[in-house]
This record gives sequence, C-alpha cells and structure tokens, in this order.
Amino acid sequence: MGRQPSAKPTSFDIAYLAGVSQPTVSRALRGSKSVSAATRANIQRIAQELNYTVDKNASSLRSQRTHTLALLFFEDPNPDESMINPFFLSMLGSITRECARRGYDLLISFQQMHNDWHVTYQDSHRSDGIILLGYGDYQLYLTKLEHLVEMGTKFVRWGSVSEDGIGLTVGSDNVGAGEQAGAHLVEIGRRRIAFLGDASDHAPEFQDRYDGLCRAMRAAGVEPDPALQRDAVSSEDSGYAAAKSLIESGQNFDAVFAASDLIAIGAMRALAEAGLRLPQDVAIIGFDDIPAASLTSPTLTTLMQDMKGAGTLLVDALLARIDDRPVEQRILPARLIKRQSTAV
Amino acid sequence: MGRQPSAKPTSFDIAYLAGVSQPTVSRALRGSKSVSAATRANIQRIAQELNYTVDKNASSLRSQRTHTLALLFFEDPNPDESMINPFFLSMLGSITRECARRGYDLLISFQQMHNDWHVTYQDSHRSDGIILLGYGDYQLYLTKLEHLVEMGTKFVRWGSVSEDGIGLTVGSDNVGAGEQAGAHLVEIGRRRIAFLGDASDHAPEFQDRYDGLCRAMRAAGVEPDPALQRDAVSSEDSGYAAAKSLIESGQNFDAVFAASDLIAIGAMRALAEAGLRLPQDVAIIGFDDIPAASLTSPTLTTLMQDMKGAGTLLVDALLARIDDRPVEQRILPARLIKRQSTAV
DNA sequence: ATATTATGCGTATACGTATACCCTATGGCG
DNA sequence: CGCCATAGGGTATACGTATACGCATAATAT
Repeated sequence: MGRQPSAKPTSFDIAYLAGVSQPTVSRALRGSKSVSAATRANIQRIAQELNYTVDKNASSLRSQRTHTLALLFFEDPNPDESMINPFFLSMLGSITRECARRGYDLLISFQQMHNDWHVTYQDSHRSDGIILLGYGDYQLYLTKLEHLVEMGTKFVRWGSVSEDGIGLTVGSDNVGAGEQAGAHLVEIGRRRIAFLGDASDHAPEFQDRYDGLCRAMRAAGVEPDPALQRDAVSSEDSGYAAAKSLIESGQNFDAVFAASDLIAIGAMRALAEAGLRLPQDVAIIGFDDIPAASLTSPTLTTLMQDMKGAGTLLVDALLARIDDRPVEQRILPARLIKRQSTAV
Repeated sequence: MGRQPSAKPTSFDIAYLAGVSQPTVSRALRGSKSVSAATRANIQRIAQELNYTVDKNASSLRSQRTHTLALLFFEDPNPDESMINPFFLSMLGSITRECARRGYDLLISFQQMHNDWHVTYQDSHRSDGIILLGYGDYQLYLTKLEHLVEMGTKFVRWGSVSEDGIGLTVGSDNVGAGEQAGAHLVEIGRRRIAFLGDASDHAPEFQDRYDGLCRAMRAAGVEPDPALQRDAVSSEDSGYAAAKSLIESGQNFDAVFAASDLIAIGAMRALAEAGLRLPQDVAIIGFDDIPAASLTSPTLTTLMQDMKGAGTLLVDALLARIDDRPVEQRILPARLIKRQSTAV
C-alpha cells in the first residue's frame, strides 16, 4: 500500500516521518513554545521537503478563524466603470500587499448597493472581517452598517471619518484638503469660488471638502456665496452639467473647486465651450489626481489622497478590530498637486 | 440552556426544526434529487428563517472543493501603478461578477513575477483553480507554468493565444487587431509605419500586434521596414524614449502604431516636442483604449479589447477545466476606435 | 401474490487541523 | 531523599458538512 506520491501530505504524514504525534506537528508549525527547538526544526525541515502546506479549510474549521479578509466594493447601478479605477486600484494593491504581509488572504466582491450583502456576508464563515469600499446612496448604506454592528461583524470602511461613528472608519482629511484648495485659490487672488459637488448628506466626503473650502475662505476674510455651489456626482457628464448650469445662471465667479477630477474635467469642457480662459478667467482645482489630470489642457491642479497609506491603514485597523485590540479612527492627509489650471 | 440566539445555526439546528436528519438537510440544500419536494421546501424555508448559510470551511473540507477561484495578478518590479488599471479593472469586475453568478468566491493576490507563487499556491486547498493575469518576463513565466501543469493545478491565463500551448489561454486577437490598425493607416495613405513595442519573444502579445501590422501592410503592397520598429515596454517613459530614438535616427516615417496607449501617449509627447504635427505629419494609433486616450490632443485612435467578455470567458474556461469538461482556446475580437490622431 | 426496483431518508463516518487535558520525565528545592 | 514545578509532548475529541451504505416503504413488474 503506502501513500500515493501524488496525494497531498497531511500533518499525519509529517508526524510519522518526524516520529512525533500529529498535534505536535500542528504546534511546531504554529510556533507554540511547548515544543523543543530541535523537534520544531526537524518538523519544519520535513514539511519543507514534502511541500506540505496547512489545509486552510481544516484549519479554519477547527479554529474558527479563516485568516481571510473580505473586500466589498460597492458600485452604483450605472458606474462609469473605467473611471473608478485610479482611485480604487492603488488601494486594492496596497490592501492586497498588506494582507499578504500579515498572512491573510483577500476575498473580493463587487456589490450593488441595493443588494442584501449584509445578510449574505454575515455568517458565511468566509472571512474574519470585512473592508467596505465605495460610494452610493449614503443613507441606505447606514442602515445596513447598523445591521452589521448588531450582528457583531467586524468591519472597517473607507469614507468620511467624522460624522456618524457607525463602525470604524478610515478616510482622507477631506476638510483639511478643502482648506488647502481654498487657501491656494485665495492666494492666487480668487474671491468668487464655486464648488461643484453634492453637498447634501448623501455624500459626506464631498460635504467635508466644501466645508473645508468655506473655512479657508472665511479665514481669508471672504464670505462664500451659496449660490456658487452646484450639486454633482462623480462623473464627467455631471460635472459638465453642473458647470453649464453655473455659467447660465449668470453668476460671477473666478474659480472652481470640483469635488473630484472627473467633475473637474467635465467642468473644464463646459467652461472652454463658454469661451472662458483657464486659468486666467477661471482657475480650477480637482480631487483625486487621476492619471487623466496631467493630460488635460491646461493640466489640472488637484488633491492627491494617500491611497497606499489608506490600504495599509484599513487592513491594520481591521485586524486590530478582529483581535479586539483598541483602535481609533484614522485620518490621512491629502496633498495639493499644483498644475497649470491654477498657475496665473 | 438552549441555543444562544447569537450562535450561528448549523445544519443540525435546521434538521432538528424540520424533524429530519442532518444529512437530509445537506442534501436538500444542495439540490439532491433523493429528497422529496415537500421536505426540501420545508427545509429551505427554515434555513431562510434562521439566516442559515452553509459553513464554507466545513463544506470545503469534506467535499475537497472550495468553490473559490484565485486570481493571481503579476506586476513588474517597478510598475507604473496607476496605469495598469484601465486594462485590469474592468476585467476584474467581470471576473468577479461571473464568479458570483456561478456561486464562486474570488481570492485575489498580487504577485511579483519572481516569487515562488507556483509553489505556494499549488496545494493550499484555497481554490479550485487559478486565473493568471499580467505581464512580465515571459520566459521566466513559462517555466513556472510548466510546473503548474505538472502538479495538475487547474488554471487559465490571459495572454497571447497561439504560440506555445502551455495551459489554457484566453486572449484578444492581437494579430487581427494589428491588421485593423495597419489597414486603417494604409487607408489614410500612410506607407512608412513605425511600430513601438517589444517585438521579442518576451512579449508575445506585442509581437502578435506587430505581425498583424506587417500582414496588413503587405496585403496592401507595402513592405514593412524593420528599421522602423523600436522596443518599448508599456509605459509613458518607454514610449517617449522609443519615439525619440526613432526621430533621432533620421528615419522617415508618417505613422506610428504603438503597442499600448501608454506608449502612444509618451510617443506623442516626443513627436510634439520634435515639432511634428499630429496627425498631418505623423498619424498614431494606440492599444487598450484607456480613459486618457480620449483626453490627449489630438485624441488618440486606439484598439479596444473586450475586457468584459474576457473576464467571463476566463471564468467559464476555468470552470470547464475544473470539471474536466472539454474546452478550447478562445480568441476575442478587438475593435478599432477612430479618433483625431488618424483623422486626416 | 411474490419478486423487483425505485424513492426517501437515517446511520455511520471521514475530511485535516487545533486545543483541552493528561502524563511522564527531569531538575530544583527543602 | 521526598515534593513539586516545569518542559515536552501524547490522547482524545471537536469543528460542520458531505457521502457511502443500509433499510424501510411504496411502486411497479411478472
């Protein structure tokens, strides 16, 4: 009889070859200190030789820990798909790397905001915790978060840090970023600064950016004009429409702060069509620093978020949460990238 | 005593409530036909009520099927990160969706090409199969693929379909795409067409595109000039350098076919700096249709790959492979997107 | 009416690991 | 020289599901 050479080795095989019991193998490989250094070394050597790897399923079943994190990415029903990328992918990269570094696997899932993901994912034993990423209808989102909290599910989410306190949040310092934008525009002499972006409570991050802008203006002794704010979601078309509405309203303005680069790019098109010169007549600042921002003409001044830091921090916070270690909200600074659209 | 309300229900709980045995619950939920319709309906109702979900770990352990696919994405050591995105993310989206539709989870992992991923992933019981994505040193890649084949690991990869036959490949019709580009350039009267992209066997996809270009030229009675080919990897800088080298060589040319949009964008910069007018002096075509392609000036004619179809097809092929169903290589058509850079 | 087969389900057990508990040697201590 | 702590590791079992069998009952065939 004997083992088939093709059969995957188990901890019993290692145990047999090492002349110890199976539990000792388990202990040795997991670093328990109740196994002698010599025995451990021997076991590790044999495991290496046999190309043995711990069976994740068995391990998870027994220990009730999966060593896997789930990443749920939400998209709107009609996503301008190609455009979420820049924001999302570098974060995905750093999340993945951080998971790998900690010995965790990453399960990924795209979700429609209206799905019952909070039900599906609650108990499937697939992951030790969840990272929530993406935008959408914020109110709808909140009720589901509450559900997660009730179920005792461990999760972190990316978003606006301050406003509600449901769950654990990691996010950029949107208010600070807005202040930077405002200060820069004021510095180059602008006083009538428009804001393009949803300022309702459906989009707290945009709201924070607007708040920051207003704060910087007031700090410079300029009172923001509410008539210069236009709602817009993060897409080129929406930015175009918002800018167009602003122009047609006859309002006087000499700068635009767009809540995202996509909005900014759409707005630039509308402004150019209206014969306005950028940045002489209207300076403009975006948000995100997507690759396209350096390809527009004029190139776009924008705020860059620390996506890599974000990924690391999200994983870090989630793991702390899982281990019931204390962990507080974390805010990441954004950086102003000056380009031609504000170069006067 | 009794169950804690917070404890996750098991198949035994369902069985108890339904007045049947645990295996019957398992059978009912998995659609075995040896359980009556009435019993099954009752069990499903109870499972629903209790918010029961099958424990993946236990299920996988017992059945030796994980219902999970792994996506390994390879990156070069020094990736121009933000730029892989457009290519990658829409595919990721469709892969994820297709997995969800089939009831599979998706495990994701970024790998350095030089890692021993082929060893790590062979036996970990984490997934039923692997999707390989990304570029890099192709020769190095091949030896690892052979290793996978030896181990009996199920996998598919994205890439150049024709050339070697190691494993199962899904890819775009690069030759056909090259032909489309060539035919279009010939049609607008160009005869001296340069190709920017690695034409060595390290990058079979680029090579295929070049072959297609040559084929189209010859079909039109034009002999391609090897002196007009310049190596380049997929980055803006590399494209810039390649174009610069071409210009400085003093070669005469009236069109450029770049193996990727990034190369094209870099090349456009070099061409503009050399005072060449686009497209009058030099027409240019890229590859991938990244978002930035419609933001350059002039906007960039390019070839769009069917990324969504690709994701679907990859998952489809892998699942067939896993089930030992017959499956052949599949080629996806690319589409020429005409923009200003070839509008004469 | 008896033999045969299918239907519907229960019984027993295996998947591979981790952990609670127990046991045995050794050495330090008085 | 007896007592106890400790190191090192064995024994037994649980994690929750899926499947090989077996066994009734009912539905057919003969």
